[in-house]
Amino acid sequence: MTDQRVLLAVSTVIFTIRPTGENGCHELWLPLVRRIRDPYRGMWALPGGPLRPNEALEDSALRDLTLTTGLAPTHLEQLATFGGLTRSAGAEERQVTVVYWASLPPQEAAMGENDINVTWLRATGLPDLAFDHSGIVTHALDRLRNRIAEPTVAKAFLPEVFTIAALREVHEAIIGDPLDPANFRRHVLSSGQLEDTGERLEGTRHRPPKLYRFASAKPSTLFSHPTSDRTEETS
Amino acid sequence: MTDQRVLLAVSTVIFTIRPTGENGCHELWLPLVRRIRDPYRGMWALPGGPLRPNEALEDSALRDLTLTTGLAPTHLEQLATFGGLTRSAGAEERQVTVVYWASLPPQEAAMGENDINVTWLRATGLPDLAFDHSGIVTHALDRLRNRIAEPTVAKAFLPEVFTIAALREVHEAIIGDPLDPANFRRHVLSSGQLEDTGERLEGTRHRPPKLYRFASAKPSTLFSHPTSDRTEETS
DNA sequence: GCGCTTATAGTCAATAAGACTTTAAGGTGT
DNA sequence: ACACCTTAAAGTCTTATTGACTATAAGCGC
Repeated sequence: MTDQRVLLAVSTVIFTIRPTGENGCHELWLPLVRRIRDPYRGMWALPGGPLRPNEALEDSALRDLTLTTGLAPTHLEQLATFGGLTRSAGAEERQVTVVYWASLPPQEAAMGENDINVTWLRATGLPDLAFDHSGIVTHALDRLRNRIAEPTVAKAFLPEVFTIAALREVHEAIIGDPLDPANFRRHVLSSGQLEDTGERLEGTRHRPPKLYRFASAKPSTLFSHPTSDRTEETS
Repeated sequence: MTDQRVLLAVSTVIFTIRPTGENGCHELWLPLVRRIRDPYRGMWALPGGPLRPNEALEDSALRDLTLTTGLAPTHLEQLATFGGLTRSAGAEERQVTVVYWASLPPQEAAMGENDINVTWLRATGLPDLAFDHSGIVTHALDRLRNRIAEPTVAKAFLPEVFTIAALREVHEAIIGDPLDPANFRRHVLSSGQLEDTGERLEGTRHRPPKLYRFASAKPSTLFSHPTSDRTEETS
């Protein structure tokens, strides 16, 4: 019962979607930062850093986002907390890390450019990352795929109004496989998640598609994951 | 950048299943401990306490289980981490809590008896709990319902071999609604999760049902949530 | 044996999912 | 203007899944 305090850090897996696949297919990308000190100096790692006093966990994750991408996320959600005792350099103090995952809308994320200390890579086929970050990214991808059925997830990667094709591209990027456009359309339209805006997207080189938005009413109560972290007290 | 260390606690939502419903239906129960000091003195709260130095997060949750129930869980999994800045008594230091959920097999949990400082209550219809623990229990129930499709979850509440009726009772307790026995049987048998032991459960007052166990091969890769906390390093 | 209970199997209709075809509605190029 | 490209959107057909229900099986207590 001496000192119960530990070093607490927050790291963030930041996803975005880019049309970088073979036939313009969309893929998941994420930014990584270079380690500038030991351990793992020079390797890529998830953006993150120590939790500041009087800083909510979510705010720390938002700070990661701002420092790394300069952008505000459209979705931010807690992933898990890692607190293993075994550290890379045995000499260091024990550290517990709360990991969040965030998403950015695709247009803005295209702006995030690489520099010496920040790189954007495809979420699949990453090189080995520092610490246990490779496993954390895998964990985040699993979570994304598990939850793609929830409107919240796809919503996080789309603008306010969008075409069904854009929604499909988000699903394809996350599950990593192409979907039949006609069947996908039938499925989402019958699910009641979408609301017709009455507008259409003009200026394409083909028939202009309708624009939709997500319906406000939440269709399923089974898939709520309240992770609000800022209002309640803890013990 | 003064002191980055925070008080870190671990709390555990411990579920078990008991045949306490109307026609012997099964229901979810969980143990709570009484607060013996302010804040929330006298109210019920989740078992938990400060993380010890050199103690893995999971081990701290296991300690909660031992102190509260004297039993070893059949399943233990991280739920979420709560780190809100607003605390009950404003004077106290900020505290971050990692919450786990655990499950006990039904037979043993029946032994866990109430005393002045520990009580077992139905998971639905709980009174107000200390801190934000009511919300945490709701969160844990949501998670349980979301993941009931995974063999791991039902497995956590069952002995090594079991009847399909017992498996159905676990599902009914978690989703809180009765299921058609014939349709449920067809569903789980066709899912390939179960393996016939060749044995039957004798001594009932009716036709003896077959005994099954869960097949070892994992049927779905979509529902893996690796939360192992003890092997990897963190940053 | 009879009557009780639950296990297990089977039926049937409604629904959903997957593969595929057809028609619509814009563009572009000559 | 017209053929021709592309994708949107709607429809067809077949097969799998689901839910409600019925029928038979196999134990027990009497």
